[in-house]
Amino acid sequence: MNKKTSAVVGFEKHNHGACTENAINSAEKYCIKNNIKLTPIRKKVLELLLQEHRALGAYAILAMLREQGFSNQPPVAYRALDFLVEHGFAHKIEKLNAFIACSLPGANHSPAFLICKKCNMVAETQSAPHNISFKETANSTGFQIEQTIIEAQGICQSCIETSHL
Amino acid sequence: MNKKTSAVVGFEKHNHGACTENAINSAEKYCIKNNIKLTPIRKKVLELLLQEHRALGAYAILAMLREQGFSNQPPVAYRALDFLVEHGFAHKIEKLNAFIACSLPGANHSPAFLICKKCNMVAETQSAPHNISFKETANSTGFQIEQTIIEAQGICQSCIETSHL
DNA sequence: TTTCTCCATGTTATATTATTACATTAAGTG
DNA sequence: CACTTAATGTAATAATATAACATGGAGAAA
Repeated sequence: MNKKTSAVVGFEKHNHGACTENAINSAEKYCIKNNIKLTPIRKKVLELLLQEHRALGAYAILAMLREQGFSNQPPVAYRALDFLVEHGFAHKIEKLNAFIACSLPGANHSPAFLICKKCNMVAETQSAPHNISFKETANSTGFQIEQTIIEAQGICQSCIETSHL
Repeated sequence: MNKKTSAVVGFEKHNHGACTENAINSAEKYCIKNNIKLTPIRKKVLELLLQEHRALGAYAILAMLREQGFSNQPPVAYRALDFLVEHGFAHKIEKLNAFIACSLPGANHSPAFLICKKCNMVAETQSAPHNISFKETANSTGFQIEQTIIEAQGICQSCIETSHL
């Protein structure tokens, strides 16, 4: 699908239709295999995240759910998002208080994100390699890391180019 | 002051009084040198953060300011915090939506934090070494990083030990 | 000194994000 | 079928953050 195989996913152009379908299919398989339930609400939220292909706030999702006839009380969105995040189908971008579909599903990952301040695009990358030294530092103090959040803010290539016009 | 020189600051015991005084003094010097103003509100917020020596929400700070006779409208706290963060005297912990005094002031740093889920203590460490590979990955896609947030959640040594009792 | 300008602060209102609590429904199990 | 558990519906509210505009005060320029 992508023109090149990159360690970073998010700024290239995709065939979103196929992309989304694919991701939903594998999520469904994963859920069956692991005996967890991708209920209609959860599936719809995942679809929305995949289709939008950007970080969405819970209330933006809620509004979309409403359009599709779902209940639109906040817990509806937050519960679905909690589920998706818990099982690795989506990630929360802490800096934005927003959520994005996982771009590297299945990967045994500790993701890192690149957030463009101009266009708000979020790209997901693998953080594993550099994490090691951080974990070592932490472990040397007896701290047991369970999860690491890595988010970089800056300007994406496309916005840099645009600003040069 | 500390028994050992560590790359991680935050979980050891300190002489907070001296610690705070010291930090305030150097912040004052820094501000004079750089022609920025550590006004009474800003100074008080920095003192509070240093004294508490943990991450505080803006509204917790606001309540403390009120006790000290300052106005207690949200912007009062947020403005002071913005100032302190902008100039490196404090950091925002995104995961907690809370703020903490910088433990390694002056350091030309890109900090990383260890957040204990049990006791909520936050330790600050230097992230520079491992950041390099992340920056390289980002740069290879043309993304220009301006700031990187690194926050690890887990259990600190003291809480691990306590849980074994 | 007076005026001007800039920055900081005061204040009101409101926006945005997130959770608690409890009722109801649905699905799977013995 | 009765029971248990997980998921959803719903109302209320908590927690975090910002917008907008008024006021004040310190230092520079006239």
